[in-house]
Amino acid sequence: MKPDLARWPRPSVAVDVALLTVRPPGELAVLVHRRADGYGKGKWSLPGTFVHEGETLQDAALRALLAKVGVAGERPEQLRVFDTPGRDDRGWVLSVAHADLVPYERLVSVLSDDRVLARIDGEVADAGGLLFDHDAIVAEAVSWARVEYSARPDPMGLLDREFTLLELQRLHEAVAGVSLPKDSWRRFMTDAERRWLEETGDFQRGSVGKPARLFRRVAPTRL
Amino acid sequence: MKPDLARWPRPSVAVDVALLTVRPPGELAVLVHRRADGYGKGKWSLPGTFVHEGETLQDAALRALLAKVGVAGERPEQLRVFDTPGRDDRGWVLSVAHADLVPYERLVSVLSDDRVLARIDGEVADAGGLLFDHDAIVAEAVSWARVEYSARPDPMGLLDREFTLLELQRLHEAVAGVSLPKDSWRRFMTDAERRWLEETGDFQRGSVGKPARLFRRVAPTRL
DNA sequence: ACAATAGTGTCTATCAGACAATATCCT
DNA sequence: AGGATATTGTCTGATAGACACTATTGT
Repeated sequence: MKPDLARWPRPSVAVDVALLTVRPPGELAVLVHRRADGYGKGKWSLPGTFVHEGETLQDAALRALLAKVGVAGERPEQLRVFDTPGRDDRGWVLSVAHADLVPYERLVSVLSDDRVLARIDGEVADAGGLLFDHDAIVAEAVSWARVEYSARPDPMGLLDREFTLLELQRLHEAVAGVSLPKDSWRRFMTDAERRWLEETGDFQRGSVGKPARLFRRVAPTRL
Repeated sequence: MKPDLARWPRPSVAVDVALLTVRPPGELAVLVHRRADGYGKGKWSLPGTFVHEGETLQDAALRALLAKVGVAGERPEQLRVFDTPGRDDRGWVLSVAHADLVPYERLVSVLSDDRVLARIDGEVADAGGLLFDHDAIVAEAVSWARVEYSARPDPMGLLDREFTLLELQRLHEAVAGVSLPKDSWRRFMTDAERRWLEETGDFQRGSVGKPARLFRRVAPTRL
């Protein structure tokens, strides 16, 4: 005996994704797009979509990334539900916010007049902010990334290849938005007990000064 | 021109609340109820309900607490959305999990044969676990409470009256599930820089041994 | 006086930050 | 050699945990 759930009013449930990246020479940015059609046409917003039946929230987030900004192969994480009444004046719409942080190179090819990276320094919005409550979602996504990056080296795997400690430090500084003390930060990251990094044995070539050791990650990029 | 959101299939959205408490002499427990009617009748579950239109998730959580377990005046916090396909075999149902931690005294009066506190020590379930994925929700609620209580004194305000440091420590030990070092824990909590606690000037009366100072919280109970 | 609990002093190990010395490359 | 960058050594201050000592009550 299954009660008929459909008799009760149900909300529309959207997912919205704050896809962050670190753009050279080291600034945090978020991918936004100008809405091509439907509601809010012409306005800037995060990629998002309504959740379909039989689909997980993460699947919906992936579908939104592919359809709205042409990005594939990411793994967005759920932040929380945004449910302020009136956040979407089409009606009763909840948004499950997601975030991910991905290599800049993977986004370059999708950029266009309608798909741009917006710098984040205190405020996201270049011109008047994003649609709905997307500015708040971006702010939470940045907090999320900063917490992740304060605990271990490059948990989102932005550095796939081998890297020097300076490169890793610059990445962490870009995410954190502050500079980090060279020596103690380095000792923290390379502490032998933690087994986060291992030396490849090779050195960076062709640079001025003493060549830097190359490292690779040992710890998994996610939990 | 508002598109008709109702044309698309929409999920049912529920809220479920893991209402935690610390029961004398100091064990963490969660309030569960036996479902009186409808789906899952007779089974144990967390208090929950479907979200109504025009209502925030928090309001829905409060309504569920009142209707299902007769508890009022709490302030549940959102954990995350549980969306595993098939988690509810009535159909397409998302659950926004919430958690709160409240004084035991406020729950005593609502307890009955069908509303009980289930101890938490590794596993919640006394008899075969809770309905749906509610065991997982309880686990996340416990993690949430432990994170909150590791950072500052009694953030949920379980000790409203004045208290001794030993009482505060026992509370934190109950939440954490481990014992805490008396001296260093005390120094951490009473550190003058942090201004978390202040002495009332009074002392505990009528106990054996040296009377303990009484403290009250200075820091706000939540963010 | 004695039992019992509260509160403090002190030692040690660890760690972050600051600072500076040393190492090793390139031109 | 001289400039530039990497890497390591060392000092200091803060802090947690361990341990033990002192303080203050009730009986």
